[in-house]
Amino acid sequence: MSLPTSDPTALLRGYGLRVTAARLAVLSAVAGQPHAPADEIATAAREHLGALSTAAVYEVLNAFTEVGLVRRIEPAGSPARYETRTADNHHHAVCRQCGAVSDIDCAVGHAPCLEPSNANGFVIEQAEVTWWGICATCNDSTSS
Amino acid sequence: MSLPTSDPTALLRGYGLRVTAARLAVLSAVAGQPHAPADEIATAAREHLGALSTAAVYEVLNAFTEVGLVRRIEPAGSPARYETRTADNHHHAVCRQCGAVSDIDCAVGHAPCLEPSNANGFVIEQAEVTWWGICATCNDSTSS
DNA sequence: TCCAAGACTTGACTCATTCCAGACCAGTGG
DNA sequence: CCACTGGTCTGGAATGAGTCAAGTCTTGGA
Repeated sequence: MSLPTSDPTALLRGYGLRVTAARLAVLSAVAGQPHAPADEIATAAREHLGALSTAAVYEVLNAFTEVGLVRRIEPAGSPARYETRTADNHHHAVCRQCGAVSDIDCAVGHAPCLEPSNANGFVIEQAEVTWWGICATCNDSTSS
Repeated sequence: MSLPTSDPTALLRGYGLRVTAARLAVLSAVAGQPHAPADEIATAAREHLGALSTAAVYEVLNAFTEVGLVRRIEPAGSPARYETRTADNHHHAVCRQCGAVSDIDCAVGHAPCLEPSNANGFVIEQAEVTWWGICATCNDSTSS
């Protein structure tokens, strides 16, 4: 884990962020359920905290994303999701049926074939791969 | 080109779709400006047609997407965009600044490294690659 | 302990997209 | 050529995700 949950306060400070109850709650919510959308994170954080406005959740998540504490993924057709695994360049598989997201390790380190042949003048900074398919759970309940 | 614009009527019929003025207008709008978001397509279609409701544009685009006549792409942070190039599995580069989308041909035919090493039980159907960067235009105006 | 910067609340708002009911029209059968 | 049927379009309202602004509260350095 890249997230030392043992001391989230120090973690926030390390990123130059103020330590508030809201931020700690959101941080542990994101760490606790990776790939959760903002409203689920808000719900989880409220369980720790009692009350927390939706706007604050977005504010906190944006702050975290900006400094690189969490990563934001936005699969087509579903709201933005967040995860704390930011250190490596892994990718995601998304279930067409239930929208579940699963981490997929990059099979080939530096991703050789992710350099486009003709970039049309683009200065490429990052390649993002999304696999679409059916997750194990949905596949079980559908088949047979 | 996979789209014989010479006879769009026959094209629609071939896909089992009814031929209406709205559909012809939307089809030519999408073909005319690839990667345009729905509202630009609506504007372009209205120029041909005089009037066309937004709901109808979405209805038509969904119908087209369903039969595979157009492809829908949804880069994070921007509304859905549509293109008529559906035959090959090309990918897209998205400009972080202006949101422009550019086609990128798949460098390696069958995309060998796009098969995940551990699929976590997922049955993968399709890999989608998005490159994030700065387009030539934005790069020109920013640099120096 | 005090204070300023930054964080949170509330509530309204935007934007893309969908849903609904009813009017309308393309294409089929007579 | 005409009438019918079901798919298509209109207009308007609704939804869901996310943003914004103004005011209040809290954190952390002095």
